[in-house]
Amino acid sequence: MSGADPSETAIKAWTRLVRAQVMVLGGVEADLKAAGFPPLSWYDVLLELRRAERGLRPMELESRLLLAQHNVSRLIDRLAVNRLVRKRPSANDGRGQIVEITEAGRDLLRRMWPLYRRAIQRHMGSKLDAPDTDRLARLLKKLLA
Amino acid sequence: MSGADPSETAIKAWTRLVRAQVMVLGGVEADLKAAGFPPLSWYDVLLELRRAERGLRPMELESRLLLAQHNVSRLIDRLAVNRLVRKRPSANDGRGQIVEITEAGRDLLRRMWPLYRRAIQRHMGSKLDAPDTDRLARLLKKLLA
DNA sequence: TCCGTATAAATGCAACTGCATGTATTTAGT
DNA sequence: ACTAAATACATGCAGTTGCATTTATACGGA
Repeated sequence: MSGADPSETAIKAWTRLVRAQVMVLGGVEADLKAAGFPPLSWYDVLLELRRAERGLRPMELESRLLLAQHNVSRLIDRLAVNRLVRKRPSANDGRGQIVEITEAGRDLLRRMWPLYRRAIQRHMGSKLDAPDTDRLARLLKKLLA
Repeated sequence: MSGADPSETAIKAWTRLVRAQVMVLGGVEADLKAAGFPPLSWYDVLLELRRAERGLRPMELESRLLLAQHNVSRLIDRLAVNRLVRKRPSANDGRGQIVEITEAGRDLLRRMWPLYRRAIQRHMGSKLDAPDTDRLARLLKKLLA
């Protein structure tokens, strides 16, 4: 299947992917919000920053999170206002910033994860058995390759 | 797998689903936008309206498209401003509206579909062979059940 | 019939996103 | 070294979304 037109099956898969986005991603987001937590985008940024111990440049976050430049800029702003990250000028590039996670940011990650984990289980894990989950993960990997 | 915590595999599947949302859905949206077409949400509304020949109530669109009430209200407004749909009061419910697709709306659907189809193929169909596409469609169906 | 409650849809306001542009700094060509 | 082009990031503005509230109509019980 690599012709110019998608098969009927591909279209089915497409519509279900769209719906899964609304139901599963939307569901997890809603669970987090209902518990008073910030959106997943905050979590994603903080997680990347915790992984990269040395801090990250905004443009690195941009490519890792597949976000537009201006969105990264403002997302970082919001996180900085809430003292979850800290910005400092880059030593070797006067145009650049280095963004680091703060202790409050680490704490938020720690507090969010148990609920996030449960939300993933509720909206995804509980719908598929282990072999199916594995199959789905593999297929999505191919899709993203 | 129905315990309280998701398996590592479930988490893998989750992160890939998130990424697929950005890459695949984002990719298709971008293709349409690049061709000067309105967002997919417009297409979705028009498609539902064309299927339901008699027109639909906003609340019916709401449940079919899994959108929030206020978003449907404004989405319809925008479509109506562009003469793609028409609103008229419901005969048997004074609170209600009936939304119908116009000829211009049908025309937009016809003009968008070839490109939409190609975008689906590009971002999904071409990444998976026929059996894998079928498997993905089945797994997503389970996920949505 | 009248009244309280539920439902359908719209809307004011704040937050967020996209797009284009602006500002500062680095890099490359001469 | 000097200037043009590229890069990193920020920002003004318009469009979109979420949330709470409002308006209008329908319904159900006394």
